[in-house]
Amino acid sequence: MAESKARQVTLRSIADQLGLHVSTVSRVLNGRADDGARAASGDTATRIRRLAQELGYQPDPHGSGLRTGRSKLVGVLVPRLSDLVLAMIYEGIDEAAGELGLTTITANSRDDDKTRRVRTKMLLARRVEGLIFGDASLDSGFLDELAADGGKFVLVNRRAGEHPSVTADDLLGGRLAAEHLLGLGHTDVAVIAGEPYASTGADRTAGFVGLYRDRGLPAPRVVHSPFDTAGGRLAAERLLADPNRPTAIFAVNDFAAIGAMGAARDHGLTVGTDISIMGYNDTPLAAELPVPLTSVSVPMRDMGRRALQMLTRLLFGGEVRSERLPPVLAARASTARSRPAAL
Amino acid sequence: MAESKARQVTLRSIADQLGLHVSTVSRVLNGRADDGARAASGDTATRIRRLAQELGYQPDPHGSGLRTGRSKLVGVLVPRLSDLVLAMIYEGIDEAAGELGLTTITANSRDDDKTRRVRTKMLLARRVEGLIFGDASLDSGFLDELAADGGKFVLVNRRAGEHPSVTADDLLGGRLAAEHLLGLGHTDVAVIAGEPYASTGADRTAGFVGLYRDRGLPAPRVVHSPFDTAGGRLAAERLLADPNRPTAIFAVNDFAAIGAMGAARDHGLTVGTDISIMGYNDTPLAAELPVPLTSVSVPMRDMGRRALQMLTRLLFGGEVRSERLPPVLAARASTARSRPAAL
DNA sequence: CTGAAAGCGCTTACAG
DNA sequence: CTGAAAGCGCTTACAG
Repeated sequence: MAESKARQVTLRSIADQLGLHVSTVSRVLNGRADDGARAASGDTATRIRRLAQELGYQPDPHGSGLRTGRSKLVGVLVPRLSDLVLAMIYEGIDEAAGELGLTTITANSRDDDKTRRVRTKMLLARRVEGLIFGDASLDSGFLDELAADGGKFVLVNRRAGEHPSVTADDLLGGRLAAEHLLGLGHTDVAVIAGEPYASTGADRTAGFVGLYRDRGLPAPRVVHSPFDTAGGRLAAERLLADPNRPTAIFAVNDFAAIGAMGAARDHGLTVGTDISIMGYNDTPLAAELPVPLTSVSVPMRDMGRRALQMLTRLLFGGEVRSERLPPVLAARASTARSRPAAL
Repeated sequence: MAESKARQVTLRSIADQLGLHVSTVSRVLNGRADDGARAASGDTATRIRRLAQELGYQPDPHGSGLRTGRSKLVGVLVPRLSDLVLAMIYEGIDEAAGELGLTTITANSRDDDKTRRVRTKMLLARRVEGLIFGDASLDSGFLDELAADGGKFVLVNRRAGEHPSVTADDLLGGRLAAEHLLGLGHTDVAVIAGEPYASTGADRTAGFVGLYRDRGLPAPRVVHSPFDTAGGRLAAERLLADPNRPTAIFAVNDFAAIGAMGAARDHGLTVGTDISIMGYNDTPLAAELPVPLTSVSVPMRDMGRRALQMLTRLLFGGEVRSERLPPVLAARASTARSRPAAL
């Protein structure tokens, strides 16, 4: 781009200037700096490297890709990049990819199966070497097909079937949330559970509900919703309209929790006093909200990094085992004891 | 990936199966469906297209890219994708790119000049045909150099120098904000202005301050800060520590405004009653916050779309002129009349 | 230690 | 209407 076609620096242009053969130049430039001896005499190697550096030679990926069959491209499918959680995971993926000389291409599926298939096909047409899915659905039909076709991929954030994945331990995270609210004396609680097709929401909810059941307490109410603020607000409206409303709400996502905070306020309730609300993921916003939000912290960037590393192991024919990273509770002002002293 | 190398469908494999020459197959598959007549007999063309469809032929971009010199790749540099504003702009860019058969590659610069240069170099090494910068600095040294080297690019969200850009009219947006607060009777106001190197913050601030000056009012206080929640909170702390604190704060970014809301609460102030706070960009969160945030709405996705379209015009040698999209005020509960009746 | 050849998949004048 | 050739930039056995 910065160079017109005619001026592009190629192995040939370097070879010609040095009176060498392009294969020699290729060997030197591809060999690692230390074992250059294998490729050419020390002197020749030095001259080649110096000129390549001087001219700013960058190998044309079309040429090498065509020849080697390796694109050094990785495809990343997410529900939407404007979901902060996925954006942070993607940053982790891209960071780790860059360190390994890989480039990522991303696409949004909007959690729609048709879109997911079309976008995946586009990524494959680009000859990505492998894929990372951040939008897995518990109904894993598409992934099963892809795996059967020999597709190489790993999942991140959400698990599905037996496909290799890097997730947080959402079951544990749900239990941590339940322990926290129970510790504050909340026995009448509700869960804003997200979309039923996502393992994240399902597992967090199962962990949460499971602990209440284990303690012989009444089962928390569970209501589903989109993973965003508007969805959380609507779900909370339903819960708060009930005269017998819960004293605490666990939303499986910080943004849904923020929506729930808004609904609480509309009902004249002060969050952290009249009602406890907690979220999940501990996005950077949570700690900085006017009423700091209790949440469950998940290593999003690290999940992304690990997913990329797992994919490369898979591509090199190695064995991979799914990873579950531990979540950590982050208690803040939005949750407090169930019955204030004043009552 | 889904196919082992041996099984890859190529022009050759199609040609062989049909007893045709690969050039014939190429001509047919590249010609538009209607003028296939140019490429082969109707019958031949049909047989080729049918088989290609059946085998799921996807042209190898390494082959075509090498031959044509076109990668159909566009590079997008942003400060960080985990900034919702940039994520939404990027979604617009990617959407428009997909419609034109282009693929985007993105990278974070973190507003750091060194990183910006390194990442741009990587994108160029990937042979992107053009670049979109969402991280332009008012000190446009890097962009000037790139343009001098013949680099093809457009800017989005932030302008710099005379480089072609798609931005919102931030000067006007700043004036809209000032008119709104003035209309509510606020004469003692402050601006949380973001980073000084970004035209967005600078122009919004200039528009805002300009209107107050035009009306002969005392100049608003201006304090700089990062574009995130923590930055907004710190900046607001400084403003509110002053016993002579402003009655309204204009933050040039919604996330900074949310941070300011938190600081206000820490000072025992109720937002929308004791103090007015407004943001900018009207991110999806703004309307759903516990105290809905007054903001200035900017067509983020559309900016992205237009930037991509402008870039393609540039690449095809057309003339391009910078675009300024109009912002719209979105008034909500976080801003109210300066002196409540109660005082 | 270096060169020469082959070929990855594609497109595009050119010929017939 | 279709074929044949050339060549984009690269890598990799093979030869000497």
